[in-house]
Amino acid sequence: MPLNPVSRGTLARDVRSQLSRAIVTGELPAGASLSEPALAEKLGVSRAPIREALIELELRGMVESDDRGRTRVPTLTREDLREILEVRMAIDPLAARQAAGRRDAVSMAAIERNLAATAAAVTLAELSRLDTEFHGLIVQAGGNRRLQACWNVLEHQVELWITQMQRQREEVSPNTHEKTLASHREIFETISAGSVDEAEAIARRHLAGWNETMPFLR
Amino acid sequence: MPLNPVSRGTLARDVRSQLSRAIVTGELPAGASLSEPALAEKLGVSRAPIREALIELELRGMVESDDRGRTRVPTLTREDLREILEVRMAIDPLAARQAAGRRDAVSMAAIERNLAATAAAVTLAELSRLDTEFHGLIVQAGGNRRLQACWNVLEHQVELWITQMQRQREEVSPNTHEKTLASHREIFETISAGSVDEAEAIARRHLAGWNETMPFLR
DNA sequence: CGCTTGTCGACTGTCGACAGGTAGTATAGT
DNA sequence: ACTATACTACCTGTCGACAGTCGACAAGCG
Repeated sequence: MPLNPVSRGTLARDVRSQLSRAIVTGELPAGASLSEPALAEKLGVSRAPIREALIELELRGMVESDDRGRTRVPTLTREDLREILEVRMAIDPLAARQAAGRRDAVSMAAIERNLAATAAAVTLAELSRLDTEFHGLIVQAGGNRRLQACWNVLEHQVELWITQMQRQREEVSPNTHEKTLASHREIFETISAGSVDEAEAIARRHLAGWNETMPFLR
Repeated sequence: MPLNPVSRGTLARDVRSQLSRAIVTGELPAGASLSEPALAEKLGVSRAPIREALIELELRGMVESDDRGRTRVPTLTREDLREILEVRMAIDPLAARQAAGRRDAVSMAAIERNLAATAAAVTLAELSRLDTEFHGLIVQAGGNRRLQACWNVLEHQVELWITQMQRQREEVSPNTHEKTLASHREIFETISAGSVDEAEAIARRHLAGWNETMPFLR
């Protein structure tokens, strides 16, 4: 029996992931105000863990708080998406390069599992979650903890943006499923081949493609 | 009488900046353990604001906490520095490019003040603080809030690393003063000229130069 | 009728307290 | 002397409580 170390679960961690999920799914819609007492009662805990969770979520851009400390779910604009993609344009290719330089087995296996799940995904929410996860796994495979920290800041913002767009009935380009999956597969192949330069270039091209499917980004 | 709006200061913010300073100055040396009750008493506040400050400092890499929640000042290795520089190699050039594309007046003025202060700096601590500030100002001048968030994660880590190296009596290359200042001036000139491509390239070259003065980075 | 003032409810920032658990030490048994 | 056990001191995670402040709304005054 392997006897894995037991995870030290804290309420704060739990609250954070629950809130995080509720935000990206749109259960807590854009502009919703998050009062600590209300959340505390809904989740059956005291305000302390709620507070800790909100601090982390704010640093990750999933909530914002005004000058009086009132916290709300941010409303992402096109300008916000442009900002995010601009930064990812710097981060993602670097991550791909680093990942190609290591090719550690367990990371690669995790990415393969993600690809399989993506192939089987149907809803847009699922797909965008798996897309986020894919790129996160590549960052992780790169093994640079600082890059990982930067990634954590952006991680869920594209997901959040997609959810909010969907709410506004704005059309999110169709048939992206196959394109995304093919693109991800290509990135994966290149990384596992260990071609650092190529991996970097392809990751960059992948994001640029994303840019084109969003015509309003100028 | 002007009657400026009064600053809304919280204890947590104050604690954070004090701890941050104490860490980069080495007053809290590498490996020092930060117990919440002890800090609370030393700073004359309760544990709540201490806790909030520690969470933010952890996300910014200025403290680390083990699996039992015990917080300490991290000991940065050469590997850590390599990681940091690798990421900055992606962030700094982008920031310079964005800054050159905007050239907003107040940001540029702030950078000029920084250059003046750098010219007048004498101690290594001062210099490294101003260096960090310089690059932070450029990120700010770029106006991309996500990039800013990523920068915040790395901001003080180079400073911290320099402090720790100094403690170990390892020689930090001399006569960097003039080189750094000249390099910064060049970056500033290019940005205020609005040459986006050139600004990006020069910022990249600047960091690469840093890399060379640290021979042990491979 | 418009403006000021006072009141009510709610929320944040902060505090002190408690429970559970860990590390390191003292202690007992061999 | 050495191991195993009990103990002590401490620290984290969590809780409930309180004070200060803000926004909304009602009442008072011109």
